[in-house]
Amino acid sequence: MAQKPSIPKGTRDFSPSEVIKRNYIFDIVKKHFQTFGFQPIETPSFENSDTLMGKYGDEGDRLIFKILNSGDFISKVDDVTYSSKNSSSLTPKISEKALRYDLTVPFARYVVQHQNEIDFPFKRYQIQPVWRADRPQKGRFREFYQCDADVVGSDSLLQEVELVQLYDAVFTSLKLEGVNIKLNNRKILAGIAEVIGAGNNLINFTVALDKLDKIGEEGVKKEMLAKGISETAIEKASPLFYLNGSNTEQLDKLQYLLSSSEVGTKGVEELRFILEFIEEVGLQSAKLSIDVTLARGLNYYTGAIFEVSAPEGVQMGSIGGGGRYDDLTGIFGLKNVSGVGISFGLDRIYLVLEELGLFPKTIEQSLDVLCVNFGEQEALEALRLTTQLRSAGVRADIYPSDAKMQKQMKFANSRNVPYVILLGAQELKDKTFVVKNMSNGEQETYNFDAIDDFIAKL
RNA sequence: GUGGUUGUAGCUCAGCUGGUUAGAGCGCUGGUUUGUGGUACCAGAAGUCGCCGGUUCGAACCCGGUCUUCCACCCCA
Repeated sequence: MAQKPSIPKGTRDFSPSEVIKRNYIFDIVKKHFQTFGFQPIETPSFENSDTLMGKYGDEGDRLIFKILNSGDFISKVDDVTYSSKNSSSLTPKISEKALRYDLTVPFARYVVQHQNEIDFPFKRYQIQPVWRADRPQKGRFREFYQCDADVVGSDSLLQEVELVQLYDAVFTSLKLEGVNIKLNNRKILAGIAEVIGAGNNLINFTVALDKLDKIGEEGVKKEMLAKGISETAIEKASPLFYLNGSNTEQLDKLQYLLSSSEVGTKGVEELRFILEFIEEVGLQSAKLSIDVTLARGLNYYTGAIFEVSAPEGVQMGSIGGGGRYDDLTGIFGLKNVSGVGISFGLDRIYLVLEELGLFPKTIEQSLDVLCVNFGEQEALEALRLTTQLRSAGVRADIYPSDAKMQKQMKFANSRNVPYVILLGAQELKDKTFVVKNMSNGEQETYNFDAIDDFIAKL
């Protein structure tokens, strides 16, 4: 054999059974997106570099896959730039396009570009792959799917409430019980920073706070100190580390803590609204909890922040996230359009469902009936049968050669076919066929003209 | 991007301080059983030991490089 071919780092092939299981998730997500009134759009796999660069921070820029220009691109670079060997000045000259990094920024671009055709508020969903030049790990790939649902053109908190319901609806349908929807608000984080006197260091403050569950209180304090947050400020923030109790209790404590901050108070009010509405309508299987340490996410979030973590006991990063961004389209020149959205991480949800054994057994049945092939004459009759079954919508197939019965049965078995039809010389003579139920081994004989009776039993 | 880790049959993995023809289980193929799979028994096929180079009389094993896997940072779905 020649040297084995391979695929790039962080990418995967999907086998039939994997594709079926992935589609199972896609279908459920899509179904709920639609029942919540979201409309589908798609955008190109690659965008102009200007559209993407600078939208995700320095770290993000590094992770964007750039596409080389076509043609003899290097000859068009001036000598100074070329010999400087400086990537950041050379890259824009040889690459004008880049692969989509997420679905939110292309969506913002879409909204701005099509603003005159869109009826606001616009609820759109989008299920497409994105690419990141990240170092792969478990549940972390260079090509993966995002399933996004966003609403633009409405600043009503009702949207946040509905998005929480949407998360709950999808995970309930997937039988993935006990997921934790964590909720925070950027305004609360800003309020805290303001109250403790670290308002000008908000990003460093929140990034450090986000690590609380990972590196503990001491670790967080150490990092804050290293990032230039004063000791007195950290001292003032200490109550955050001991924020516990029910959601309402936490809110009350926050309200007290943030009473001197206008923005902080606003954040508490917003959270309270969402929690109260959700309490009224109830959730089916998900948990909703306040988590002030939740700071994940891009710097464009301005209001609510969501993150969904897998049920306890499953080692997996977040399986979904989202939030409100008051000014997302602003970066493309359209002011005062507020948006809020959530995302489902298909690939990670897949890993979680697989680990917990939550994929339904039946989805791997890609065939309802297989006819055993006993030779030319018998096969002709079996083909007639198969044709009738197919036109009745039954997924039926006939084994292509009259291989040994054992082999054909084994094939049916490994394909998870629930029924096998036997139509040999004897049956041909009697104008009958035998149906074998592969799960219990029972066999039943039908006349040719009684095929509908068999179909009815499927 | 930083530090570490992994790669041996289709799959999961053994393989001693370097020493003849590199092993197991599962799977696969054939048979026991020419009209019965999922169980059992028997037999068989299948590996330039990730790739390139070096050290050595001799390398799956030691050294360097490279790709890949996973892990911790970073960041994130």
